[in-house]
Amino acid sequence: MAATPRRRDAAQTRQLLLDTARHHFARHGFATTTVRDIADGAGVNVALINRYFASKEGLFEACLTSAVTDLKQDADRSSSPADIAATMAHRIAGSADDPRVHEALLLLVRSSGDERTDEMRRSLLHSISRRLATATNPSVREPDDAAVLRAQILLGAVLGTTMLRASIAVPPLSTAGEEQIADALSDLVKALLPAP
Amino acid sequence: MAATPRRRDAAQTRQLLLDTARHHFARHGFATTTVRDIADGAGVNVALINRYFASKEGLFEACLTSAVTDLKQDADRSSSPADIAATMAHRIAGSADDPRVHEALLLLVRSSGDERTDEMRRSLLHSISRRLATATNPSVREPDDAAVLRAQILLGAVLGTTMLRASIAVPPLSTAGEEQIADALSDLVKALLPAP
DNA sequence: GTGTGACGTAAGCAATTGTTGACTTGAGGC
DNA sequence: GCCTCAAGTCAACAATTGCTTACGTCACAC
Repeated sequence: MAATPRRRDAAQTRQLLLDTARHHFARHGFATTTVRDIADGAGVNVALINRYFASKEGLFEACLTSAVTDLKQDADRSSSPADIAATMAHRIAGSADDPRVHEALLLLVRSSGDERTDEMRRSLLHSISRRLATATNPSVREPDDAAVLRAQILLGAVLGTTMLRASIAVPPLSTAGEEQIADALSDLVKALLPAP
Repeated sequence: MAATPRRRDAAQTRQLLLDTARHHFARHGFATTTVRDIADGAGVNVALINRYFASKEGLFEACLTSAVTDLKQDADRSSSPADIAATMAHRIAGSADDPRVHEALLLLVRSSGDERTDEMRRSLLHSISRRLATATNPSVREPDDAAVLRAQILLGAVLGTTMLRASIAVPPLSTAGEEQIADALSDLVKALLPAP
């Protein structure tokens, strides 16, 4: 993960900690992962976590912030039902090269107990669900609660499927390819979002 | 929660611990909840947890076992797509009187890190998804992977929706009624399960 | 009444946790 | 060459964790 030798580069070390932390938090949750796990994983002393991120919660918040900005780009791109399904399937299963793609989703279901990060999560999910509810009908300005609710169930399907696949690892979902998942998601999007 | 005064009844104390533990585990996860939280919530000394359940993990396993047997009854009942959707909606939202109904679902996404409980979870989800895949076509003996995969995505939708509603609490999903959720789930079931 | 055994409590142990302060090391400016 | 300051390490703190051991205490049989 650390291609360059990294001798004394604060920015690079900070980023290394961020990547390692996101990996651990996404995989095992906030309470289960210890700061020593993260530091050891990054090959760095524990004290640097508090130096760069003030606290374990600060590090988690930094991870979540990065995941949120990452996920927001998805919401901006998607337009047609097919695009939406493909984007979601890639988030869930397209992690062959870059684990960050689906770790961002897992971070959304890992809570640190802090109210601030919980609010970040809630705000992002609310914003994405509103955008999803109007994605197939851009002329609609204000989606009604029923449409937003259906979009949120769609989001829940994406998050739940990610957990089943990556965290609990139940086959055949855990070994399925991106295309098979996109196939099912396509039907799901058509069923839950208003027809264009 | 403890209607009777409960003086010195081992079985009742054990059950009280079980109920309190399920509540805490479902709400905050395994690592976050401490044995003292559970004992205090039950109004009982901490040592009783180790006496009755050997360890914190033993208590968690007992909770999960109870949830698994509870959820298996759902799988036996459901038959038509409408029934399936209604049963799922009740699991997600029908917790006005009995919190155990949706706490059972939350327990399924809370891991203790123990391989045995993880396997229980995986086995239950696998079994339910196979049953779901053939629910609308009972004549089919062995469902193919594609059908099981779609049923698992349906399960993921139920689990993810539960988290969004009960754990992250994003409106309007968190305040929606059982009927509205059943309405959306009905479309979802039709889209993911093979037509009869 | 009185013993007896199960039910429950209190106190504390050993390990792990996040965090902090003092210390060491190294790269670059003069 | 040395001085300086940021980058990184080390050791230890206080708090919390799960768990155990020794000790009360209530109900029931006799």
